[in-house]
Amino acid sequence: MIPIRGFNQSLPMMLLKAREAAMSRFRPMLRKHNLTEQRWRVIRVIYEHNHIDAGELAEKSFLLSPSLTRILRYLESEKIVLRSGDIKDLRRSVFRLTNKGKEIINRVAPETESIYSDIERIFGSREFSKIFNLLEKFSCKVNKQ
Amino acid sequence: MIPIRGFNQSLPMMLLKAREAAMSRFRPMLRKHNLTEQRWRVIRVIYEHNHIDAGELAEKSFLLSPSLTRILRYLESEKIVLRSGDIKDLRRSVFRLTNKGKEIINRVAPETESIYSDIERIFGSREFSKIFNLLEKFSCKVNKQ
DNA sequence: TGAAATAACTTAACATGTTAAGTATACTGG
DNA sequence: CCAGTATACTTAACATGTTAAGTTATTTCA
Repeated sequence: MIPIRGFNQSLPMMLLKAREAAMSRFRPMLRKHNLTEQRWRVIRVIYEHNHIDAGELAEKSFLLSPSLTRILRYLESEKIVLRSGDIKDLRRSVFRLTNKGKEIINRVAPETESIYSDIERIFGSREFSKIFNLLEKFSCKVNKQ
Repeated sequence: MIPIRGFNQSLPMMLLKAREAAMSRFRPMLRKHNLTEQRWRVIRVIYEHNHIDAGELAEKSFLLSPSLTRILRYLESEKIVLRSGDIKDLRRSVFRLTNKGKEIINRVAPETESIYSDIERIFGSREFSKIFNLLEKFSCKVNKQ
């Protein structure tokens, strides 16, 4: 009978639980706007960059490119984002928000900020920044070289 | 132009990155054994409990029941787990590991422990337990009442 | 310059996440 | 005892995660 580290001793599981605790507060709100977490990430990143190609978009939104392809197809079909080709490099696509996309930002961003503040208040802002710094360090150190 | 919290200031994103940093070390090894992270979670939990019904299994392995249904269907088809009915309550199914399932535990558990130790060493065990405790607190406090 | 290597996606195939609805069994109050 | 409700899954439908392979455009370098 091999002894196995219980889940309550597993850091990946703790990270999953913590993330789920946070995200479960955002999802119902996003759903009302027909958004998933990932769609919202994509919209936010495009907004922050004004225009951005798919490669950088994948990196900034932490999505793998096959997922991003599908999400962008949806956002295009809903006329939330606009695709245009890069003239210098025909392999690249460049994306920007339509007016509809910008309106979504205006409606949703305040709500996400409000939920975010709730979480910070509930957990305590001192603890909040501690966990933040530790997570940053962890990602840096543990990422494969 | 609404200012939006950048991703580097978003705790859910930091949690995602940290988890990905850790999991990317496990996945290739699991893949060699034809296991996904979730299949391995299910096998571990059944092992720890000897026999367990689907409801408790979902809770302990942090999977939603539709996912668990599919994973159990696969594990049954591979004869890694065995399903039997609960005599007292015909709605319930009870699962246990087959010999093949137990052999997987014997082969895979040492490898996961080794990777886990690497991560703990790389990050530092002092920091490790700090982040652990903070994550625990975070999940408790932030989980919806 | 032109064949070979690279880069930037896209497609494919399978697995899981998420929500809603369905099915069969068990329980509960009148 | 039985109609109504709750429980324990399962199915369905759509979205994303993950790996591998495919397509088209660019670079590199002999």
